[in-house]
Amino acid sequence: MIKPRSRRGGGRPTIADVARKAGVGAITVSRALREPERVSEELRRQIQAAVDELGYVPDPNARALASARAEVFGVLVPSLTNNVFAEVVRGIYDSLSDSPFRIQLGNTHYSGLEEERLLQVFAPQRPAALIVAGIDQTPTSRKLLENAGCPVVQVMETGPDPVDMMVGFSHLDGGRAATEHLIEAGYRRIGFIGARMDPRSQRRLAGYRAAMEVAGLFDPRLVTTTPVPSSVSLGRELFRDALAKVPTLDAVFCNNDDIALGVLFECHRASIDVPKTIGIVGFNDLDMMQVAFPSITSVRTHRYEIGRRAVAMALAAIAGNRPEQRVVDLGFELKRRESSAR
Amino acid sequence: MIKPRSRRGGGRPTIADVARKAGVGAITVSRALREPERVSEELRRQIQAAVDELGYVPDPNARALASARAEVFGVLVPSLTNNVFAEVVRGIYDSLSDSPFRIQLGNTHYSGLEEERLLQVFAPQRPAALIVAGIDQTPTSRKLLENAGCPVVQVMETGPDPVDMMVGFSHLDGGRAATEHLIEAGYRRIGFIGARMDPRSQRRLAGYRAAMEVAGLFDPRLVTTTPVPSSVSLGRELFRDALAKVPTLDAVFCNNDDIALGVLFECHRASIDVPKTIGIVGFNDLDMMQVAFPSITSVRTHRYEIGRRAVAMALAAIAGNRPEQRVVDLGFELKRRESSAR
DNA sequence: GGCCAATTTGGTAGCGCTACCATCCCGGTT
DNA sequence: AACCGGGATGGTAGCGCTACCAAATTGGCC
Repeated sequence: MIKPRSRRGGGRPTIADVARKAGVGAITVSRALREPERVSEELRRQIQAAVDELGYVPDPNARALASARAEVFGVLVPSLTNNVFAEVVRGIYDSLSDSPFRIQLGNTHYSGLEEERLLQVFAPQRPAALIVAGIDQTPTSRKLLENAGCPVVQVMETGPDPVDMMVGFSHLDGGRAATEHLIEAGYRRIGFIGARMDPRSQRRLAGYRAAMEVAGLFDPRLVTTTPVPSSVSLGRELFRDALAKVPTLDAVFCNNDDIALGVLFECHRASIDVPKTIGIVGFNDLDMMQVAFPSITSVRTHRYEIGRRAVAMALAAIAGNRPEQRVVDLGFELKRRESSAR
Repeated sequence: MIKPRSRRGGGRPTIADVARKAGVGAITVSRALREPERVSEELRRQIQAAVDELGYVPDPNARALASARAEVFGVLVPSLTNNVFAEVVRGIYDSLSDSPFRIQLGNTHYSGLEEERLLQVFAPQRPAALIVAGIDQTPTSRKLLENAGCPVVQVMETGPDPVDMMVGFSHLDGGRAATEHLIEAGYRRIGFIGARMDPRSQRRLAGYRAAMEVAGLFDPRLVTTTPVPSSVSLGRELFRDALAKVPTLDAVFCNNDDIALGVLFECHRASIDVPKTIGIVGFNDLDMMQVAFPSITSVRTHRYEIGRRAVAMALAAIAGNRPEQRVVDLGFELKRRESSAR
């Protein structure tokens, strides 16, 4: 006689228990749960009753193994604490909370190699979809994404050559718009201050440079950057460096809002008038930008919406109707405020 | 003749392929990967060679099914965008990045019911450990945690009755320390401004109240709270409300740093002198607090360290040596700065 | 030299679920 | 009345891995 295995801890009910109780075959229970329309009204009710009574919950691991596909979205972002990505992730979570899909979140720490490593960890799980930040994957990562056999959405940026789908906006255009705004406002010695300088920051810088060159105002000494991770305190330091380098500086376009806030605080501390003596423009438009005194002009980006849209596109692709528009540009919005109103 | 099934997409190599190539049994490969010390040096090398050559990666789903235990940490936090929890989560991710454990992150949106729901989704995965924020689980959630059959760490707070383990600090003491500091600095009409008012905020408020009562300064009209989610702009509004209610207000202890920043900006805008006319103390000590002008006094909390410690404790428990100290208080540190130096 | 314990290796039998195919039943045709 | 097609249901055979136990090998000791 074979004694029942009791390896499993709490002895949770299995699909066989439900089938027995409902007086049907196990496969019918499986179908009733996944494709209810293929099971008769009556059996469906019986099965549901058995499920409720036993408190049956399908084992996602067994499901994944048998169907060679896990109900998991793999999500890769460069940072968990950067508010920008936190918002994207929040959008993804909110969009997926009512679905059967779980989320596997990975933190690449802005490293292409780490991204590769994580992709190698994610792939064996056969995720239902992959969402990755940025468009600058290493060749290896790109190959992993192409061979993942599931919908892939690159988020935060748009570009010419999607692995599969894209949702984002043009950082170059954003940087250009911010700079043009400062030029129009009458500033001339406009600096660029940037920390971290990941690919997106690089493109904002390129937008800045393009605008400055068109206006005949570009001067390499106006650019102050560092690979060090961004923070408010770093913004303050970089601004002091920039000012020491170019005392005639009359405005700064900052890489992001943290840097901009650091600049603002340093101006307060040094009694520099904003926007008269120094104009400030940030990037991303965090909530605090409109509250700051003076309020800070910033390029509003639609992070939460990017997350939601990415999920919507992936879900559509999973359901078989791939969106006709594979690259979605959600744009940005320049919020003009006191800090750049000369 | 049985034709080979080809359900699986890319036909990734399985443990059987590795075993065949290395000329050993499948189970030996499994052991070589999980408990190398139990396999002879020679076979280990052969197996490793086969693994490398084939690019074999174990299927986590099959593994979880066979061993009735997934290499997953379930993590539940009330918010993904609140910097405080983002830091905890970052600590967790960093501590787990070199381990085989994956992370299943859930966002409870500060809702006990949502926490229950997520726990019900997590439990069937048989996670290796669970990390949950806070100590105020619903009875149902508590039961789910107790029956999870894995180490459980409650983080962010300490309390008398851990489900299993705890890492955090006393929000009540933090609130008290902040308030006592303001009293010592000479402030008398000290307000409390709080948004969201989750259980941790409630306890900070209790600490505030205790300190005020001891000093004979408590007045319910000094307390301004709202269940609305916290933000810098909300801080500004609440401060205006508080000031309208109590024009003689001479200091505020804020629920968190976002609120404190909103207060500071409103003071700038209304030309209220900080710290002469109004003293400000925040909570958490975000990076920007020391950069703000004037710099803002805040209660520094060790969020990142909480995440790391929680993982360390869970890992130890998984390895069989449960820490002797089940409740770890990481404390806090009052950072005295310009905003409260009368 | 023989015996026993410890160590190393392997075979078998599932873990809980679903893909694939077979079966059954029904009403509509010829 | 025999036949057929289509929808509902079920049986079988794994998915890739590991727990359990058995077998083989080694080494130490009397």
